[in-house]
Amino acid sequence: MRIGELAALVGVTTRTVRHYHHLGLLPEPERTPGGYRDYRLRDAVLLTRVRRLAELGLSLDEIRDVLADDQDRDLREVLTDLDADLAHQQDAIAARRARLAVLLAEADLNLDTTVAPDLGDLLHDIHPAGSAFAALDRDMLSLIDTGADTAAREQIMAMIQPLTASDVRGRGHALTARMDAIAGADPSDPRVAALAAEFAAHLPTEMAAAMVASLEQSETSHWLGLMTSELAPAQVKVLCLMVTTLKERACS
Amino acid sequence: MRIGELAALVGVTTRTVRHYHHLGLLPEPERTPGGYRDYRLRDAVLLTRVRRLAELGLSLDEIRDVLADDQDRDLREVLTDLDADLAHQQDAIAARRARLAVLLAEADLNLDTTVAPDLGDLLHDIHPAGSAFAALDRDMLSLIDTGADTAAREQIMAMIQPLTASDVRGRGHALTARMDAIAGADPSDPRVAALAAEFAAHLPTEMAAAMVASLEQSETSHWLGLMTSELAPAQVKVLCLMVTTLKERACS
DNA sequence: GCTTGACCTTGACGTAACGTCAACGTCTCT
DNA sequence: AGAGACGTTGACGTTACGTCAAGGTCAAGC
Repeated sequence: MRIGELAALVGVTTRTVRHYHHLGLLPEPERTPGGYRDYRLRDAVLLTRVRRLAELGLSLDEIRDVLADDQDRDLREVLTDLDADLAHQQDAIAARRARLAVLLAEADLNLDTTVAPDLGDLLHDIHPAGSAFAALDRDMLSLIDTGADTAAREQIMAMIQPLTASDVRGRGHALTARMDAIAGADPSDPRVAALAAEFAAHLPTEMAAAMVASLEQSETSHWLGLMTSELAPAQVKVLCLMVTTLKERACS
Repeated sequence: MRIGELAALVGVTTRTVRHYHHLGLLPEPERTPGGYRDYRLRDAVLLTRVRRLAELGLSLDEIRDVLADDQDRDLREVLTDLDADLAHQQDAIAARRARLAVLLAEADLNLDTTVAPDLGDLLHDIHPAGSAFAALDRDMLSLIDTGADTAAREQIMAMIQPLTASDVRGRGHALTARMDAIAGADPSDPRVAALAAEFAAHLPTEMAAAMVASLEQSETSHWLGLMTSELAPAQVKVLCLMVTTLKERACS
């Protein structure tokens, strides 16, 4: 038998056969005077054996090990491990399909909906379109939504919950617009202090308390640092002043 | 943000980030005077987006396509395809686990048990241990068992079924031994004709008929060629003479 | 004897998604 | 000023083969 015949018999390509020779999974047969590999029936059996293990999902290295020490014990062990691995893969695929199903069920597959649906709606309502500050806020929440652990995420969600009140939403548009406006201003600009005061005044009470509390946590400062690094100095100052006001209010 | 910070934030390695830059999945950010990449929050969002798609199982090429034309329609299509693909993978894994379960349930995991259990037992009974002819027979059946289509396999199984009769088994040992013995003999050796006659005589009637019938089929000659190429000339002649006898018997 | 075509040979590069050096520059801290 | 942490580009390693490239072998037909 020549290599093409063997390959066809077992159902692989000639390249595969040569590859197995190269890896030592299959012994090199005798050669014809012309230099062709000359296979016997036995080689077909050996090749079939390798393929059976490969199709079960063993790597070629594992197959070589198994065939090398030919231990019944070892094989059982490997196959048991393999079964566990396959079970994990099944779970992983099931999870992926579940997430896919959620995505496909949603009407809008817009990629910008990286943030949870309710959160997205909220942001849309609070911030006017085309606002740089709104975009930053959306990015922040988007990242927290996927990057933070579950506990932190829920904490944040709870914190901004009060913003869903309809009367807050209307004021949000105006404040966001003013935040954008002072981006290029000097931190000493009188509008800075004024805006900070308004933010503090209009922030729902529960939310203000939650914010002050969260400032104690180290993880919060991490996210905060991320945010302030993207804001103009005047905008940072607005937030600082607002936080100071909130803290004072909390102490009293 | 520098690259390590970004990577930690999103939960990937710096190598992954650079890889995505290389593939054009993520825009290269501004550089610091020192040559470091300087990321903004927006980059983290973009990277997260890529990772989400990647974790769903899309290839990076597909992700680039999806992000490029940013079509809602296209994404839905891709994800639907992906879901179908994942379903296939699930089926494939389930099938592998099923085969694994069968293997693990069997007491002996001996790799030489490549042939179906009942078939293996049969061979063991018919042929004495250490026989070259027996080994060849075993290899042949092993290959047919895995390589032939279901119809052909069942046909062969049905054909050799009569061999399971206990009185045939005893004679099988003797005949196999004599087949081994004439391996080096000349085709004109008187033992050749004698052995052929005995084979023909002792072959169960139904099996003889089935063999003659199967000789008409083209696929049979293929397997037959494989077998005769491994036998000594004298052994081939035994089989030829036997077949001739069987054919004559069938005609009469 | 010569070509043709099917098959074979070895060697080497390509794939997907990064991991892992190597060799070297930058930043921060002491 | 040196150390250590981090960054830069470049290039090779991984898996299980696919796919040329450049050429040798063999049987068949002219």
